[in-house]
Amino acid sequence: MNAKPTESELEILSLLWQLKKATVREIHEKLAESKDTGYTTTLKLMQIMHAKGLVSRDDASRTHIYYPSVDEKATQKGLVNNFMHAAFGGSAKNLVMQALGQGNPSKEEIEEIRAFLDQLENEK
Amino acid sequence: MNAKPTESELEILSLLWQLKKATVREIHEKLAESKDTGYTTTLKLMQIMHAKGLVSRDDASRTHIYYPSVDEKATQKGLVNNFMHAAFGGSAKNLVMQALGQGNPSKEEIEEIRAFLDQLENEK
DNA sequence: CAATACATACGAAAATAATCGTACAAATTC
DNA sequence: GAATTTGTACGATTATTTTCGTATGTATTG
Repeated sequence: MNAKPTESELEILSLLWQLKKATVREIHEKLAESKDTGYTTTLKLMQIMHAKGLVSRDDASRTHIYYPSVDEKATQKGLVNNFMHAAFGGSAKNLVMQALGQGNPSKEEIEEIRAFLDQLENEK
Repeated sequence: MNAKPTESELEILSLLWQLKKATVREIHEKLAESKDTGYTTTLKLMQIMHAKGLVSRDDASRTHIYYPSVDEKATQKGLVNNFMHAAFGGSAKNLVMQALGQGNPSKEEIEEIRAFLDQLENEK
C-alpha cells in the first residue's frame, strides 16, 4: 500500500507536513511562489494523492481540507534509503558530507548533528 | 546543458563511475544481477545517455566502450540539492540525521564526518 | 438576481521515461 | 562457409507523470 510519492507529490506532502493541514488553494499559492503551475494542476495532484492514500481530507464544507496521511519520518526514511542507494551506492557518509557541504547548517544544527553522532557511536 | 539523470540512468552512471569504463554488455550483466531487464533496454538507455552527454564512448571497435562524462561529485551535488529541497524542505540537518540513522556508518566514517563538521564550523 | 469569483471533478492531452522487437552487420564456431 | 552468436541502431509501444481545459455547482457581490 505504501506508495512512494512522485516528485510533485512530494512537494505537496512536504508543505502539508509543515502546515499540518491546508486547502488546495493554500498549497497552490505556496507552490506558485517558486514554480509556474496552474490551479487545477495542483488540485488534480492532490486528488490523485488522495486516491493513493497519501493524504486524507475533510470534505464537509465546499472547500476541502487536506491532511497528510503518511508519516513524515517514515516516508523520508524510505526516500533517503532509496536515494542513498541510487546516488551514493548506499554510503551514508558520502551522502552526508555532500549534504553538509552545501546545506549551510547553522551552529546549532551542527551541534545537534554532533550530539547525534555521539549517540550513534555509543550504540556500537 | 547539465541534464539530470533519471533513476535508470543513474544506476548506469554509478556503475560507470565505479568501473571507469565499460561495454554495454558489462553494464547489462551487472544490472541483471539485481533487476530483470532486457539487453536492448540497457543499450537504448546508454544510447540516450550518450545523446544527452552523460557518457562518452569509443566506437572504434565493434563493441563500443563507454565512459562517464559527467563528474561524480558534481552530479551528486546537484542531486542532493534537489532531493534535500524536495524531501526535507532544504534542511541539511534533517536529511543528514535521517541518513545517519539508517546508513549504519562505521566508527571511522563517523570520525570523518565529525572532522568535516569542525571544519564547517570554523568557516563561520 | 445577474454577474463574477471560487470550488471540485474528471477526461484527455502532453511530456517524460522505460521497454522491447526487428533489422542488419560483423565475428565466431562447427 | 553455413549457422549461430554478438553487436549496434532505432522506431514503436507502453507506462508513468504532469498539465490543463471544460463542465458544473456554490458563494459572493454589485
